[in-house]
This record gives sequence, C-alpha cells and structure tokens, in this order.
Amino acid sequence: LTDIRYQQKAALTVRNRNYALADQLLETLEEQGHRDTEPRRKVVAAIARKNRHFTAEELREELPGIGRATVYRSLKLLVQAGALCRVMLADGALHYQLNDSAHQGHHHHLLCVHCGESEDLQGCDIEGQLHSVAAARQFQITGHWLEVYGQCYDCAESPAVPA
Amino acid sequence: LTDIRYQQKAALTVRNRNYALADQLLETLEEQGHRDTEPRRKVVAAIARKNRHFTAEELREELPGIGRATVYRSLKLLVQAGALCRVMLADGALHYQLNDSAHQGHHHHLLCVHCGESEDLQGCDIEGQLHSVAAARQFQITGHWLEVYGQCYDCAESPAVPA
DNA sequence: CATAAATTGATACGGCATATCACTAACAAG
DNA sequence: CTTGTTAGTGATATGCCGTATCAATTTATG
Repeated sequence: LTDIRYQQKAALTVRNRNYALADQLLETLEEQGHRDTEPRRKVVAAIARKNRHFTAEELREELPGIGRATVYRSLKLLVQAGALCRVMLADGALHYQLNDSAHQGHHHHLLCVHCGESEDLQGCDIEGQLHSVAAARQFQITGHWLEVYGQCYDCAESPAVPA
Repeated sequence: LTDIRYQQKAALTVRNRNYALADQLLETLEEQGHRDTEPRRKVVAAIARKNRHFTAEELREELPGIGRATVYRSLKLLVQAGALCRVMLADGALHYQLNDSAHQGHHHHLLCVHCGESEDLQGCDIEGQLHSVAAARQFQITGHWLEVYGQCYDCAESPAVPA
C-alpha cells in the first residue's frame, strides 16, 4: 500500500515536471517571438515527456496528427533557442537532447551507449587545451564538436541488460 | 624560363607523388586481402590526386565510368584499412581525408573552414583529460568524436579570399 | 584454361530532412 | 468582437546520401 502511494506520488511528480517543462519550452519559443499554437504545444509536450535523447522521427511517430514539417521546424527552433541540443551518436544517428536549464550554453555529453543516458560534461577544460595547441600553430579555432561514448555506472554494473 | 622549369619539375613531383600514393593505397587494400581491380585502381588514383578532404559524391563525379556502389565500397575499405578517415564538417557534411602515413591511428584534425586544409592535431591530451573527468563519475569511456573548426594561418592572414 | 570466389554496377530502395504552397490559425488593432 | 496581417501548418514532392540486390563480369589460382 505504501508502495502504491509512493508510486502514485512519483507519477504525479513526473507529470507535474513534464507540464512545467512543456510550458517552459513554449515560453522560450514565445520569447523568441514565435506563436503559441496547438501543434507546437503537442510537440513540446512530447519532448517534455522524454527522459533521454530521441530522434526527430521517433518524436514524429508519437504525434500522428502533426505534420512532419512541423515537428522538424519545432526542433530547429528549440535548438536555436538553446533548449535542445543535437547529439551525434556513435553510429552517426542524429539525436536531440533536452538541455538541463543550468547548461544551456556550449557543453558536451557523456553518452551511454547502453541505456542512452546522457551526462553533461563539466569541469573539463577541452576548449583551453585546444586553444593552446592551436595557438602554437597560429590556427584560430572558431568552433568544435565533441561527443564522448561509453558506459554509465549503472550499465557497467549490470552489463547483461541491453538497451 | 627558370620559372617554367620549376613549374614543370613541381608538376612532375606532384605526379610522382600521386602515383606512389595510389600504389600505396592499392597495396594497402591487397594486404587486407582485396583484389587489384581496374575500377579500384581508378578510384585510388582519383583519391591520390586530392590535396584536401572530399565527399563521396565529389569523387564519384570525377569517375564517370565507375558505379556509385564501387566508389562507396572503396571508400569504406580504405577507411577500415586506416588509409582514409572520415571527417565531419561544421555543416554536418561527411568528408574523407587521406591519412598522413605517420598518423594512421586515432587522431583529430584542425579543419580550416576557408580553404579546407586539415592539420593533424597532435600533442593534445584530450583522451587523458576525458578519462580523468569520466573516472570521477565512474563513467567508462569507450570512444569519442572530435572535430575542431577554424582558420589556418594562411587564411587568417588573407581573410578576403573565400574558399 | 578452367574454376571458384570476389567484384562490379544498374537499379531499386531507404532514411532523413527540406522546399513548396494553398490553407488555417493566431493575435493585435480598431 | 470583427477583421486583417502574418506566422504557422501539413500534404506532397523533392533531394541528398548511402546501402541492398543480383545477374554479369573479372580476378586469382590450381
């Protein structure tokens, strides 16, 4: 019984978080001068439900009534707004990842190839190191792309469970 | 006159280098147990002529008689053999880059977005840094992908000349 | 030269994303 | 509330990039 109550409470918490997140995403778009439309609400709601990175097609399949173009447009707007970031998986597939509200700027991810979990990579002075190496060659760095693949702690502990 | 002789000599040097390189590529494939075929000779010859990274389609256009599949297959074999590496440009386009014979292993590139030049990135302990950060979180890194974009020295000096 | 196996290339297919464009909905001004 | 402008939508077509298929061909070898 306690367990059931706990589960209900947890489910409620998740639901609330998702609603809040969806609203926040929509708000972000409005701040950029974009309209609050019915299809967009559905798209951001679906994104808010995600707890791992996802593909555009994956998202589209969850939104049968919404046009393909709308889904792709929404993703692009959210990436531009900094709410989403694009991550390249080890197999070359492009996924989208909700940005932690604390890490909206440029950052990198540790991507678990088993469970799809993504940890933000902080405290890592890649930029500094790149700049110092490049400076020695008089190469001016304007940008970079970094993805790191591996196993998160949980998946390394129980390697028998695939994604 | 001296200038013409110099140009002829330079052209000859380039031609010789290209032939040698093409032979070397073919040899690499043979070492992997692949046959020496006429279409493959043409593909590696075209690759050997490249002095910057290139796309599969670019290569295909230079080889009208060769089937699309053959070009793509050859590229794949050369990547597997370590003679070519794949580089992702800033706009997401996948290019191929001849590997310096000294740097056949895992390495990264400084890619000039103007002239397409690519410098191998050495003396940069990205791997070590990533591992130490990941170790703190008990994340086991199995691989990574890094591309660095910017301007090479020459392009930074004469910024008016686009690619 | 004969044979087995690798290779080729025309074609079709597939995934993924964008372009087009007539229609619709949002929203601000009156 | 009505209306007009404009952004947004979505069905469809298109395009790029790469792979699967498979009969015909070429290579290497005994």
